[in-house]
Amino acid sequence: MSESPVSHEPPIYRRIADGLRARILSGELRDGDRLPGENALMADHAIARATARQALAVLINEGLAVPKRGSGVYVRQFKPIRRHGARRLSREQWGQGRAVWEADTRGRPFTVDRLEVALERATEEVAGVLESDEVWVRRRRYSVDSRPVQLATSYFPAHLVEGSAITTPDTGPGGVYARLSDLGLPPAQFTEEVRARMPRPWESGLLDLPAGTPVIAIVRTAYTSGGLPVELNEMVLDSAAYVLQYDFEA
Amino acid sequence: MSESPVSHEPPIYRRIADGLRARILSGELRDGDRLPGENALMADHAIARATARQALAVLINEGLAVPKRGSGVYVRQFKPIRRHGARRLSREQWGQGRAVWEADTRGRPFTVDRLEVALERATEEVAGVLESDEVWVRRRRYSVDSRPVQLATSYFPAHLVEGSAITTPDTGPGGVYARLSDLGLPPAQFTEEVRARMPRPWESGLLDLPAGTPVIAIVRTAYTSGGLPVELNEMVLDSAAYVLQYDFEA
DNA sequence: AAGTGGTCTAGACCACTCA
DNA sequence: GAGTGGTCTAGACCACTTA
Repeated sequence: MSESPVSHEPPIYRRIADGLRARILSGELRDGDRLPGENALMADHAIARATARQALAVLINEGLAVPKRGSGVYVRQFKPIRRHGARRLSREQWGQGRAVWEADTRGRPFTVDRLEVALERATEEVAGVLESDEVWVRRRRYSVDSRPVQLATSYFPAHLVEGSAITTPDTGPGGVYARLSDLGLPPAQFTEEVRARMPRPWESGLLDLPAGTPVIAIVRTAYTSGGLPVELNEMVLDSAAYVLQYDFEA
Repeated sequence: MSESPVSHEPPIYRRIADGLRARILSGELRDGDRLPGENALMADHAIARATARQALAVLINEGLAVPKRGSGVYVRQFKPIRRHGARRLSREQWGQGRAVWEADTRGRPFTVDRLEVALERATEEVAGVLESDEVWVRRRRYSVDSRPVQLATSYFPAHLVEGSAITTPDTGPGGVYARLSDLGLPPAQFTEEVRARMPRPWESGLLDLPAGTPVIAIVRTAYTSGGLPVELNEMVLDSAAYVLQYDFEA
């Protein structure tokens, strides 16, 4: 029996989560602060362990808290990297406006943690865009400050890039776009499709994502000025690590 | 006692979730199909109710399944709307490439469900961008097929738009941008900052989001050709309802 | 060694949906 | 009315972290 038989009040675990969330969003509890643990919540609110866990699970699934086993549950932080797409007209050129979200713009170096280059048969989706059944695939993981932040998989029509450095781990100065230019196929136009969703388990593993962190999935297709698709790049970004910025004209 | 005392196997609830996820991602279980419920999982795997719930919670939090109370747990669908930003160079003009993600491009009409117009003091963030302490605020909710898909809040420097139709519910033909043009302040350049995160509870409520659905948060700032900021628009999108597309040149 | 979160059992009552 | 998910209790054992 609980002592509140009536009304449409939210369940106990929600009320507790709401209270903690308010303290986080108000700034009373800050980055890395420890939240009251399961035992504390049980004692404070006279509830069972499962109910206390349920309350904490709400915040964890919202990405506001991170559990550290054997230690406690902590307030999560958000310190994103600013990623510029469509930078033809960077804001600095035409306005003095301030960015809305804080982000590290300083050039922290990206490192490639993992790299895999292979010749593969294209999936139906990739084949449909690149108009090619065989593709060279470059899979890599990027990290900043030794924290993984992005997975990227690039596909190239095999018959176009065969024999170039694109098919080898080291693509040389300027990277794959320079090599495409060498081949007479400089990318001139781009399309990015952007989605957000919860990560698959292997993505959580590769990006070391805590529960409650969505990913941003970007598919970028590069075309030559003639409209020939030369690269399809599937990226999966830790949403807590990125702010995407797009600048454009009316 | 369970009968598997050794090894580093994942816990039961994860194994069950993994199995169901595989059946969803493989296409064996499709949009709207019913998953085995709590009772079925308890019987099939000889587990307690809480464990069965935990397995289903994994899929729900991943956005792959939606619980319908009194009915069952169902496979979730993804049929997004394509939202074009940076459309100066639409792909149709320079390429025949196919889109990677399916999306309804056909012009399903947006309706404004809720609308609120008010004169307010700007928050520090908004004031910093718009360089104005007082702002006219337009809050609205957009729906497609009577399903809420987006929340949008636009801010305008009060001293610039005072007396115009921007301060009234009906902004007239062409909307707020036409009115800004009337005022000699046509928006010419835009910056969009894009993030993804889990929704706050009130956003879940207003957008009717099931658990496991992130939101895409966009802040768009509009500038005149002179670099004067004239609008700041904060949007919150149901990530299951949208694919963002940005086209641009090298 | 004490405390923490992670997993699991075995019950219970409720509100809701659907035939 | 039978079945479903939603909430909650009261235990248990484990692996891990911290001191």
